Order: sequence, then structure tokens, then C-alpha cells
Amino acid sequence: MSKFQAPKGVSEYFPERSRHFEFVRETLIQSARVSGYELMELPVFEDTELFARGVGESTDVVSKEMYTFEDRGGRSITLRPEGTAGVMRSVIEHNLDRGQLPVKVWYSGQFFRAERPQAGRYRQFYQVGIEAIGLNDPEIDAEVIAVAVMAFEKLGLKDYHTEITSLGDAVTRERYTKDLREYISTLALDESTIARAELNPLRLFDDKRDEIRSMMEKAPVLMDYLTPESAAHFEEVKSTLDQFGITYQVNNRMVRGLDYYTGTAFEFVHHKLGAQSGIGGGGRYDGLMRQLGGSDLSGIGFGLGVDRILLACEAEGIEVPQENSLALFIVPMGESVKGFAVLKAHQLRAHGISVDVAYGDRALKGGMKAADKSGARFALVLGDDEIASGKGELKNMQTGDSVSVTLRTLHEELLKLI
RNA sequence: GUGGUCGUAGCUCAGCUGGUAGAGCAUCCGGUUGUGGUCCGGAAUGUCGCGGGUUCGAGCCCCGUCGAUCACCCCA
Repeated sequence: MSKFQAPKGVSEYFPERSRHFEFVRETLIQSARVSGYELMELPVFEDTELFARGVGESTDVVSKEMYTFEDRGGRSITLRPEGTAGVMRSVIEHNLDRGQLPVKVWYSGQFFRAERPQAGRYRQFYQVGIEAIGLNDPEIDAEVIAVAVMAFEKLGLKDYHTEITSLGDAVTRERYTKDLREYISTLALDESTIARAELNPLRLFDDKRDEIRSMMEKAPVLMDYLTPESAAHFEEVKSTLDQFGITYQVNNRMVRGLDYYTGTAFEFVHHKLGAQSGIGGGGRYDGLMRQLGGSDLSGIGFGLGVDRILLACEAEGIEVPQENSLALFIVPMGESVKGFAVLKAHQLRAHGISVDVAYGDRALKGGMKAADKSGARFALVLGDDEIASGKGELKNMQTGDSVSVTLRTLHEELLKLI
């Protein structure tokens, strides 16, 4: 047996890159926080039935990509392939839908889909998502989209675009799908494509082949089937986005992978990520809560792919600001002062000052090199002299200047400097 | 899930038509007594993804396998 390796298709983040990952995730979350969303911390596995009913049996996600297993009590458990169903379950279970509306929450964590991996498509991946439940003001739709766009702007992403559409209500969709199927039945298609259309006729809009594309050009468009109310709602969403200065493209042949979407739907597509170009998406879901046994409330939310957004930042050459750099790096001179240095570091940390120490038996030069690499703002050499005098030279690593400090009150002097 | 490409030191890669491995960066040490970033010198490091096979001999050829990756598919 050779060495262990990570399971197929999982992404891992470790220094230095983990800092970039963390920065991306925090930026996404921060955008939700400033818009009034609060944390929802949920399990990564749920009753299999929740996804089957919530996401839809006919979707690829449910029918062939779920990690499903039986627990020791014989229950069928599934690793969450998406976030919305779990949020709905929890909202219903804890009666949040009976309180003040809308319920606005964000979540962040791992999701699981057993697909064939490639860059940007992982079997365990990270999403940050938000949900606004209980009201169907078009302004909330615009807010949700804006939360994502604001985060992208904060990150400095430029090479992407936003697509929006309206999928209408259930009745509309039924009428439309019927006509679309009829249209498709007139086309000369191969077997596998017919099977695909059978499952979800909208899929053909997404086909990459030119001949299919041109065949679908004259297909009926859902937008033409919208009820006056749906159309008005969509107009209001668009005009609010316009007021926000958010640019978008209306894509009236957008296909979403989850069954529960109704009304407003949207996607964020990046241009430098190859085939896995969707960095996020979402939409409104009218019947979902009721479907899961809760009250008949509407909701809207998105899921953003943290892995892909990080990839997008890298593709655009975006520099991640150096966060959390150390305030102080202590270099002990020899064994005799090591204990003192470590204790001093411990005490300073208790004051909230970030400190690290040159561990190992490094010579002074090596210790200073370590101080440099650590990115600490100050370095302090501790030797027998310093312990004897109770004073030391605090070196500013950027300017190279030193100031004399009293070791006993070091925390006070440092707090003034940082 | 289908098809293609790739897999050599920590990282990025070189290795001509098969003769048992190299560079740059990173790491560590040093350039005379206690201060880093430049420069100079030196050192360490690989079961050439793994397992079979062909061959006198394989990193280079064949098969399998694992993983990554590209496209399809799907989607975050």
C-alpha cells in the first residue's frame, strides 16, 4: 500500500493559498452581513428524502450525483448537494417562518456531488449562500443579486457577467413546457438528445453543438408565456437593478439545474474558467417550503462557488491583501533564553498581540531571516543581555530602525505602535 | 458517466532515436564575535504516481491502476 492521498475530486487549501481562499470566503460573507443576513449553521448531511423532494428526483444532482448511505440506525442519509433544502428544513423545523418576515440567513460550508472531477468541479466543494424567505417583493430579488455582485466588486472581479431571467409560476411553466416539447418533437434528434429532452426540455437550450443551437433558435421562449403579474415582477426586478447600477443580460433560455426555481432566476458566469464557468447562481422558489411541509412562503437565494471564485480571482491576477500579519517576531539567542522568550510571547498573545518565536536552534542570522519571512512588523532579539538589563531593541522590519523598550511593559509599547 | 491529454526533487519544469536523473526557485548552513531583505559560496533532497510486462538494460516502449487535467455531460 502506497501513501495515503486525498479522496478523488476534493479540493484542499493550505498555506499560502488557504489565505486567499479565506479572503474570498470572508468577502462573500461580509457582503451578506452588511445586507442584514445572519448565520445559519447546518448539518452537512440530511435525510435523503429532503433532497429527493426538495431538489427534484428528475435532476441530475439527485438522480446520479448524491453521496447517499445508510447510517447505523438504518436511515438513508445524504451528504448535502446544495444548501437551500437544508435551510428550508431548518426554518420549518424551528418555526422561523412564524416570526418576522423575511427570514434572511447566510451559510457557508462544504457540499458534495459525485461528479467526474475537473478544475473547478469538485466532489467536495465550498459554497457561500444566502436565502431571503417569506416575502416576494421584487426589490428583495434585486437585493439578493446585489449581495453577490457587491462581493464580486469587492474582490475586484471584472471578467464576468450576470444573467437573469424569469421562469414564471408553475402554471406558466406547465403551459410552456408542453409547447416546447411539441416543438422539440418536430426536430430530427439523436436518441440520447431525445432522452435528455424527455427529462427536461429546457436542457436543449444549453447544448453546445451548433446544429442543436440553430434548431433551438426558433423554439418558443418562456418569457412570452409569463402572466402579467410575473412579467410586472420581473420588470420591477430589472428596474431596481438598473437603479443599483448593476448590469445584466436577460437570458430567456437560461437553464437551472434544480427543479424548485420559479420566477426570477440568475447566474454569474466568469469568462476565464473554461467549461466550469458558473461562479454562482440562484433564484426564487415559490412552492419549495410548502413542498417540504412548511407554510406556503416564497423565498429567494443564491449559492456562490467559493472554489470557482478563487479560481476566477487567480485567472484575473487579483492580488489578495496580506492579512493577519504578525505584530512581533521574537528571536531568542540560545537555549538559556528560550524559555523566557516563549513565556513573553505567551503573555503578549494574551494581550491580543500576534506574536511568533524563532523555534529551533537557529543562529541569530537564521532567526532574523525567519522574522523576515514571517512578515512580522517588529522583531525583538532576546539574549542574556536583555534579560539582565530588562531592556531590548525593538526593530521595525520595514524601516530597519530600532527603539529601546522595557521588556516588562512590552505589551503597552507594542499596542501603541501597532 | 463518455472520450482525450498528462503524472520526473517542496514548487515550475528539462531529460535528444530506451543505457539506472538535471536546472531554476524554495529550504538549510556559511561569508569570523548579537540583527533580516541584495550579493557570493556550500549542502541536503527523488523507490522518475503505483503495479505488472517487453528488453542484456526503461523516466523514456506496452498493459493495468490511481490521480490530475481538457472537452462532453452537469453545474458551484
